Amino acid sequence: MLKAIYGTKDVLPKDVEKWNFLESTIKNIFASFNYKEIRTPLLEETGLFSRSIGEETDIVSKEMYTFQDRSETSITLRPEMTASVVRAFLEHSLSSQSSLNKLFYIAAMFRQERPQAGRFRQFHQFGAEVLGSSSPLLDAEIIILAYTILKSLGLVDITVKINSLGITSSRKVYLEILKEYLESHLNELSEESRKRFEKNVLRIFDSKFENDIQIMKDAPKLIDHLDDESKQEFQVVQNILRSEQIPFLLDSSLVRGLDYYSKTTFEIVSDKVGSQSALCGGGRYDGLIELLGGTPNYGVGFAAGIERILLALQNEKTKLPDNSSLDLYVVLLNKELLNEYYLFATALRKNHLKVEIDYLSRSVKAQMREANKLRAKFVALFGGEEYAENKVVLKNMGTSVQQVLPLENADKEILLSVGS
RNA sequence: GUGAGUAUAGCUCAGUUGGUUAGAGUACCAGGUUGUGGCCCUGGGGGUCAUGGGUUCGAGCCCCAUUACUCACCCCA
Repeated sequence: MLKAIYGTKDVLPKDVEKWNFLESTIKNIFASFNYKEIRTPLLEETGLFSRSIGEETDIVSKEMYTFQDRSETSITLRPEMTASVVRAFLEHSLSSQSSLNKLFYIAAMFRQERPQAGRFRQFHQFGAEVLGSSSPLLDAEIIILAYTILKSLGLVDITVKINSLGITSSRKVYLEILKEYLESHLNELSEESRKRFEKNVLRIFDSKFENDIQIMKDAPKLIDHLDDESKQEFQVVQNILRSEQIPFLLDSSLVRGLDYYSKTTFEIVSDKVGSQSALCGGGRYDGLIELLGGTPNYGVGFAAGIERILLALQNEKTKLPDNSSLDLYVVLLNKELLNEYYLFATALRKNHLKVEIDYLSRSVKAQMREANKLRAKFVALFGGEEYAENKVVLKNMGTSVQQVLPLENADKEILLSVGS
């Protein structure tokens, strides 16, 4: 049997409704914060991602869908959106049209990882990128925005974790201090942590080995080595979050995996999605625009995983709105009146009623059962005795009350009844 | 890339120490007196028991391989 590609999923009609609810909620909230939607191609030149995300990161070194097109250009299906948005920002000189650009997206991403709960090879993210300001107000706004959206989608049990990585130069100094400390404990560290020592020292803070945790307890903390500017701005962010009554935890082990982050980083987690607890992650990336060849400028943003949010909602047993009902089901009593039947229903559809009819020549009972299954508010019984008198029967499926209407103004009567 | 687990109807799953024509629930279809839903009742269709080999008189069940999927590690949304 033909199957969807490993790690990709069909979204069937009953689930599309949930996606639509999510997407419209997300768009409404972005609109209220005055963010503008941006859409970029799924495909980019591979170099865009290797330069921005970082050659050494897992995403670039082992997770990208990369191939050569016919002109032997190396093409990659986007594994994340920030690089593409910044590329579009530079390509179209958006900064010269407006000194601040607040952008959002809802889009598919691709990473060639082993799928598991809350992780897919094609997955969907919504997110925001604000380009053009270093104001910590925006760091806070991004967090508030992400939190507000998740809450509005119905999530209850979520936690905001924040950290500051400082500016690149102060972080470099700190990393040397940390390495110096760890070198004296290198033999006691787990093998995994020793690998991290080479690749990404900060990750050792995430280690699950008891011995590592003990060692890291006494390690110098990034937060104590922040440059003054980062320190002060981080306070501003925290103050705003407090006055907005957004609960958060300081988490010094929060090191966003991509190379381009600086200063504020944050994550929103849920323990309802299996081991992949991050629903949302983001932060500031002030060096990225310059890195991609633009004149130096500021950026801050976040990305959230739609599949993970749906999973969390499902596991929190949140009921999503269900609009799958039907205004009217038209039952055909006399099969010889098929043409008239079809025209009758079509006329009602032109009045923007949600109308369904029988296409399968089924018995009246079967049609009624179908109407019930589709949760039709009303059923019109077309044909039969009433038709001979130019009339049609309208039944209210909630109250079971029936009335007989003249055909010539049946559409108006039905509109009145269904509308009420 | 590493590790563990699972595979029987569209879906969720039973299937005894290996023993006749492989079951249930649900979904689907049809009926339960003329042209009326929900609840209920009756009946029906639907399975190469993932695939290929092996052991055996006999395999859904035991063994091996393959494939697919799931979960976890790494990392991330």
